[in-house]
Amino acid sequence: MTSSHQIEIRLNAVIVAVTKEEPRLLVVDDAPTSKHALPFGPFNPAADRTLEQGLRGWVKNQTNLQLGHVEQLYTFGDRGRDTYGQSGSERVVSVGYLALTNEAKPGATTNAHWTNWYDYLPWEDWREGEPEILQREIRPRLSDWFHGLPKTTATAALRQRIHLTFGLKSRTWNEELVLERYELLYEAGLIAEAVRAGRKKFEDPGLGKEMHSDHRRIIATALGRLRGKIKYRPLVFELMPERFTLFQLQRAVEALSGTRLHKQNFRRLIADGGLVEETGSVDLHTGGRPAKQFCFREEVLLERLSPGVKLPGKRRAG
Amino acid sequence: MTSSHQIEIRLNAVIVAVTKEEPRLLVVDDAPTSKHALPFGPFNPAADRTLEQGLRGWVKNQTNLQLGHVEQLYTFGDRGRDTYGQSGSERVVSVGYLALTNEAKPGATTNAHWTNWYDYLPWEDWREGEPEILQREIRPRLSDWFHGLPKTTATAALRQRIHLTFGLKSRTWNEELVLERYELLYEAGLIAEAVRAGRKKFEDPGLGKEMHSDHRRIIATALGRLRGKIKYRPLVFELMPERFTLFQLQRAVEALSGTRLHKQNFRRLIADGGLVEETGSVDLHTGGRPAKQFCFREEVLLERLSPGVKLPGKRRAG
DNA sequence: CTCCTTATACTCAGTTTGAGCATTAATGAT
DNA sequence: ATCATTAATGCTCAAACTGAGTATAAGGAG
Repeated sequence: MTSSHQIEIRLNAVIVAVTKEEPRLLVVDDAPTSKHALPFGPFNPAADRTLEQGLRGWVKNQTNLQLGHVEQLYTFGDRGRDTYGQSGSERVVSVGYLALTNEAKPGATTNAHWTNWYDYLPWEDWREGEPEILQREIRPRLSDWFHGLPKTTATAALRQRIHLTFGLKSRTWNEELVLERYELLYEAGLIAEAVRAGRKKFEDPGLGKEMHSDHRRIIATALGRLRGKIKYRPLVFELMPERFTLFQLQRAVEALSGTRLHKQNFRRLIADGGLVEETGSVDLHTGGRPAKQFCFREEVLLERLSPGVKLPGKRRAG
Repeated sequence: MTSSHQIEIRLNAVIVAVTKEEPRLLVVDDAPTSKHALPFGPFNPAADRTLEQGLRGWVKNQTNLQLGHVEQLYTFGDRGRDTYGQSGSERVVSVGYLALTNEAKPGATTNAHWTNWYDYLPWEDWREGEPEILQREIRPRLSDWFHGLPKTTATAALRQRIHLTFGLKSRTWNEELVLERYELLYEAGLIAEAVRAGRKKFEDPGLGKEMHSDHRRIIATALGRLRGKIKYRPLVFELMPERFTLFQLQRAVEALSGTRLHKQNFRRLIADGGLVEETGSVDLHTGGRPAKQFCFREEVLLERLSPGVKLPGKRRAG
């Protein structure tokens, strides 16, 4: 019953920022595979009092980032998820974390750098309308896969699952279903990482940019969680500069949600919600009428139970 | 960098059922302390391909329960959370799971038995109006604690936190904040378990029924998650018998949410939502007009993105 | 048959949304 | 200076959704 095998616990961090209206992600280069990987550190039971402290510890050492909100995402322990450097009975269990920051300068000690989140999950960015890759690649290849499967009782359910998660029928894209979509593509063998699980034809480049191990699954988990959570927690503000215009805020939310929003309604929601307060200053570099600058209104945390940025009616296309 | 210390991973399960309009929880007796504990099993890296399979494995062996929905809750790794049988550098990390079932008969192999969820968190049950313990114990003791603290800049925030999570001011009880309330009571030393962390006066029985280790925190996590999730996932149905009346369904939702709902609106929400379909049969034992029996409409999973039971306007008192 | 009880149906006002039109205040070209 | 251009900001309105009732139906007990 006491199975204290050789288990190593790693703390993976999905460190997110939003810079220039783009959601950014801190990655490191995995030397042996030359793929991008999430930064991680070991959990050191002797030194770290809690898991989160362990995480904050190595992030502080390896980067000089000031982390804001940190939240545990999920613990990944599948066998085979880490195929490299795994010897004998050793098993790596990774605890994934989502961490927000607003400073886009990693420390000098690492080979970490910022990349665009949507490089890895290009089908998730609908800000310029439906991503081309969906029409050109995903739909047909998912369709091929689906029709190549033997017909079983689960076929109808799978069809609907495809339609729901990818919004094929109802025309309603649910931006929160990031993980569900990733998993579907993985099952269909359209994700390069799936080759290790034998689900993919060898040599197929797959969709989106490959990452080390199952790290793309972890960022899918993170994006899905973040997209859900900004609606009821004021997380966006951790990604914003001290003062910002409402439109800049909207752009940040759009960057995360991957959708375009109705400007006037967004403004109404934010203003009425008491999430921000005017600073008195204005931003003159708008190209039009100057925009008032706001800052996050801390007090809202004390007033409301779930002060988040509800997404007002999404707009169609660019 | 390779810190493969002695780490043991345990898989804890919060196994939930709803029986006779009460939310039930499967617990075992922890022999040395004679406290209730969550059942758990070891994660065996050699045998278990995934964490969830490990969990399902030992649950199947130890009980003969048929688990429905299983979801990972959180990974707990604080030092000191397991004060018993912890020798030297060994560290226990627990991955908590929520599992739903509808059969209330644990197997013969264990000392597991079902208890009422609210024994451990009595302040969470508002079905008969505001729980007495809130007025009689919690408010005054929280107040004493708060006023006994040194005044700092964080004082106002703490005050608001108390008011928000316990709905003291706004009269709005948010049933999802289970963990937040537990943590607040813990910090205030009103939870018996807190004695181990030195936050509590020795001999103080604390509020609610004590559990082993930090298991009460885990069930608080589970209840909070479940209360949130039933609103957008059809989880309640896993806790229901095959066929049920709308009122029985309402009672189950009320048992979980700990609130009373407006009957007519609940019915409207469920019916309009296409979550159920008539079976044609009726339940004659209602004490009044017979009630139509319904069953879960599986197809809704294929039609809607987040088919859950939104809670319609909560009713006041009994 | 009448009363009691619960199920089920329908109503209605207040609020929240989705969407678009209108107005304001800068900038740069003429 | 004047005007066209560009955003920011303000306002309106109908449709959808909610909270909270009132009304009716269909059993059982007496």
